[in-house]
Amino acid sequence: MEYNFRDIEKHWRETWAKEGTYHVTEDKNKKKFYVLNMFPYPSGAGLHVGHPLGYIASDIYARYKRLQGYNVLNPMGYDAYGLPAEQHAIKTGEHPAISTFQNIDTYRHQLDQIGFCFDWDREVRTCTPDYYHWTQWAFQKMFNSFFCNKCQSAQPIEELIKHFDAKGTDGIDVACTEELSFTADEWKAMDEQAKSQVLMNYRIAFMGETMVNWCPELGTVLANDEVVNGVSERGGFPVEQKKMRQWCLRVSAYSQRLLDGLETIQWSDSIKETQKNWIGRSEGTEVQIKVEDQEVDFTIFTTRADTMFGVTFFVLAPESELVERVTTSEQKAAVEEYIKYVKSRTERERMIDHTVTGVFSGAYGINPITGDKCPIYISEYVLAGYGTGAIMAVPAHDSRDYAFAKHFNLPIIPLVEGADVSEESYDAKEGIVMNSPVSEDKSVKYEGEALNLNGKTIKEAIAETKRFVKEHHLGRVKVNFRLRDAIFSRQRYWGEPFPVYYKNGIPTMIPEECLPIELPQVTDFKPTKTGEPPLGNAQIWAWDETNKQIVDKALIDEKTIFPIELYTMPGFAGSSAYYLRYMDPKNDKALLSEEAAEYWQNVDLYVGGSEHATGHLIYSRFWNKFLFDLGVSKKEEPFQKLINQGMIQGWSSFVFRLKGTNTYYSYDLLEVKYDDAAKKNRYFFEGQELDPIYTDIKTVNGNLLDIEKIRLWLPEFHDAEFILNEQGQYVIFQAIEKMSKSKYNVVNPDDICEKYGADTLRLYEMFLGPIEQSKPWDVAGIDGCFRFLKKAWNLYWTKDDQVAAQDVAPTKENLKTLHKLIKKVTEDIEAFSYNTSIPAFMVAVSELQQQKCQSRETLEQLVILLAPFAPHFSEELWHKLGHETTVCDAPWPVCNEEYLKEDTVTLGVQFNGKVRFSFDFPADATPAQMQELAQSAPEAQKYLEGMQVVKVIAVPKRIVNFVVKPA
RNA sequence: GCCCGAAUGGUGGAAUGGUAGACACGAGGGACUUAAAAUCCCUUGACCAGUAACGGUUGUGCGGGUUCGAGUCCCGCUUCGGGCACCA
Repeated sequence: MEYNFRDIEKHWRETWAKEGTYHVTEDKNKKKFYVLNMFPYPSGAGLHVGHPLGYIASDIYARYKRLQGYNVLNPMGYDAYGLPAEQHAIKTGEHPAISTFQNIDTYRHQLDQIGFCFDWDREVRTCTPDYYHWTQWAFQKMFNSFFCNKCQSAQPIEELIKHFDAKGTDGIDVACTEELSFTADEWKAMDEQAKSQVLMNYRIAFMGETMVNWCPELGTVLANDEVVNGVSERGGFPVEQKKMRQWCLRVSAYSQRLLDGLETIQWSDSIKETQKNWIGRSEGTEVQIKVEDQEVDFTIFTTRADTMFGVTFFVLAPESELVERVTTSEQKAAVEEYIKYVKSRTERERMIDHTVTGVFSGAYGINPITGDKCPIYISEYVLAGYGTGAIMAVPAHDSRDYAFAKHFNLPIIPLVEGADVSEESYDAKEGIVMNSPVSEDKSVKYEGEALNLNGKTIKEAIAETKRFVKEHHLGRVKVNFRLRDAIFSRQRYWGEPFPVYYKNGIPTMIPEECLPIELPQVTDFKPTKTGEPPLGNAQIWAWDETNKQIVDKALIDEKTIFPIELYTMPGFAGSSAYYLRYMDPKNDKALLSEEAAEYWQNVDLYVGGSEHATGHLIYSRFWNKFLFDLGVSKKEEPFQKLINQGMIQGWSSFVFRLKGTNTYYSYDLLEVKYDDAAKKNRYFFEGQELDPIYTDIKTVNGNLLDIEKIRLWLPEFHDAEFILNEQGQYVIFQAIEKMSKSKYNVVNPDDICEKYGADTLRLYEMFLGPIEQSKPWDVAGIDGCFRFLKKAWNLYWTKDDQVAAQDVAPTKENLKTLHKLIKKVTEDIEAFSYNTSIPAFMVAVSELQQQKCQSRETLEQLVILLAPFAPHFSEELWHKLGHETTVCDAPWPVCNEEYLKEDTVTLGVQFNGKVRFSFDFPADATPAQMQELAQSAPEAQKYLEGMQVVKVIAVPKRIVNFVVKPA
């Protein structure tokens, strides 16, 4: 019987949907297993062959776990808020919801073709009110919480207010934007506005005046992970620094927990390393510096406390508020001019251009260790956002300070024995300290004690200085993190609205019972003429406090009716806790029920791209930890195991158009020159330059252009002239790039499903190579997988189309083949090494074919083993073998090692490490027996003749090696 | 600059320190067929020898080392990919 995949797949697709085969409920009699894919953003280009790579891998695992008897949750949904939909709306005037839902329909249709075991009853979409209800709810909880450093967890803000009422800031140790100090009386004397301002300093979701990445082109702020090399991740537009009032999340408060948690989860080392870098913990010392002749002091942060004796100047960040206070009147003009210059530079310019710039403030700081006065400079190489925004400069042992000192001709004092600092600084943390102090009178005494580090190693010196600074109250030991708070507002339309209104300028939460606050309708998706965000276009967008409803903003009276927030939340808001919502997606009373949370706990296996390492995967962990503190989430870490599937790249194809014409030249006729300045190739024909133009992958055959197809593809090619090479062909140029609609290199899975079927697609995507590896899409090998399925199919049918399986006992060979396969496939699935289990199937099938296997038992077990990989195929055969229920609930076969035992094994017999002949040994032979048998074998004699055996190494089931030398 | 990871035939890729190249694609040859598709069989790292049959040498980016034995472990490079980057 023919393997008719079209009918089979259509039939089972419909049957599974009808019978709810993949619907899952909280079954307390079964152990749970939660498999999750990073949900996709539904883009206009539809699903391409890269998307299913991870979905198939996780689907195989989910099916495997179900076959093992687990209750498997494997949901899918859509990250539906995003910039492309908004830009589409601006361009066409069509509401982003329309295009988004259309795209979702396309995705759903495409996903359905591939036979995933998703429970679609649990689908979530981040842009629907029943979903973002809980995004808004979580935001309000963060607003009403602060982070206690001592207990390392979020606490209700009321607790903090109580403390302020009783003791002011005395004795608090909480995460904050800046250290404040006030008494209980001072607190009580504050008006509402002042109190609100103070509390913002402590809330986990807070409104902060911060430096933000402002992208003028997009008209919005961006989070740090959305800025790559100084330009926006989406669109590649320039980004500048700007001070703005923005909603922020105090992610930094969780730095230590985010770091510690990495030890408890099974993620790849590279992702963990990336997150560690991003969190950037550094242990150091803060030291108070007095400014000479002024009532000002400031704090510097250093990880090299041992170098205090080598300080020759101090540097402040240009954005630091100290600059204004410290600058002397003589230097005022120069400093102002410098600040102006710094402000004129974009983030990108600052990143690329590291030339030394700076200005003297006119003031001097006193080094508390040496008593020396050192000039205070202002320079952009010191960042306002890290540490205290002020540093002590030790040019001898820091390359940046060194460059600055050379430029401004400042002294350099070497502090490490043998370090040559005449040409460059010595930055290594190894060596013996000297010149610390240079002479006894160069070390200030505190309570009779002077610091002396001479002769110590750098490590000892750091520890000693820390002790000295702490003991004599010159500063404190401090842990700093690079991780910054997340900017949480965007000046966009297509995002979650904030459930916040402004009561006399004070941000106030809309009552919890009134959530969700739905995104208002607008007709114009651009910012308003007055520069407000797009929500400024919404007319019905004011909060009526008395009637608890949204009303026309014409009614705003600032007494009972107030304006609502115009910002919306960023993309990561909706994607940070979606895995919790899948556990109980229809609950309208809570994010999820206590029972659902208790049952499903957290995600056991998470599959998605590694590009989310510093974005989603940090925010999600932060968000989950916060919900864990509230008791909503039951596990500290959301994703226990993480697999990062590689990207499937596309082959982009180019034709070459002579500038200013509609004439295209074959690639092999051109001269290619590399342009160093532009860092790209340029193409010439007889001195005239040509532009590379993308052409659709469908207009291309191998490396040749199908001129008929390209003419039909786009009007601009309709009357184009194509200059062919001598063979009469048009050769194109191909490059491997990320699949993208604009590059016309997207390969759609639908075409593959149509030609070969979903099961072949599934096998092939897994067969392509290790799941974590990126690779270009290439259909060349897909026939092999298709042939394999056909071969396997034929095992089940006799020549006259009867089911081949009979109730006969499996032969010894059948059992051996089968159990070898069970062992291999089980181990491979556990290790996500699917690309090696598919060859194992191929071998097993051809072995069973040779054995003319007719044993029903053996054939049934093979069907079960194949079920995770080729579900339609297996389901069909399972029913043809006479079963009524789905193959998904069959028991996963267990390997019986007994059947794998061999009577004899063939081993290589080596002399001096070279294999000379093969020999059958009893499989259970000891090394001594192996040696004896090998030595007495007739073939061995010619190698042993006249030789003396020095040593014999016999490795059971591996090898016997004789080390010989002439006797 | 710092931190990871990788490098194996024409191609994708297999190999707990133990006969390198599984499996697949492609290529070549053959069978079946009026023909095509489909299917099946043989060969396929390179070089040499041989061809009735059996062989030899060499070979996992480069240079060393450990070991009876290294694609695998160690040291030093090269190239490519990824992450972080005036983070004090």
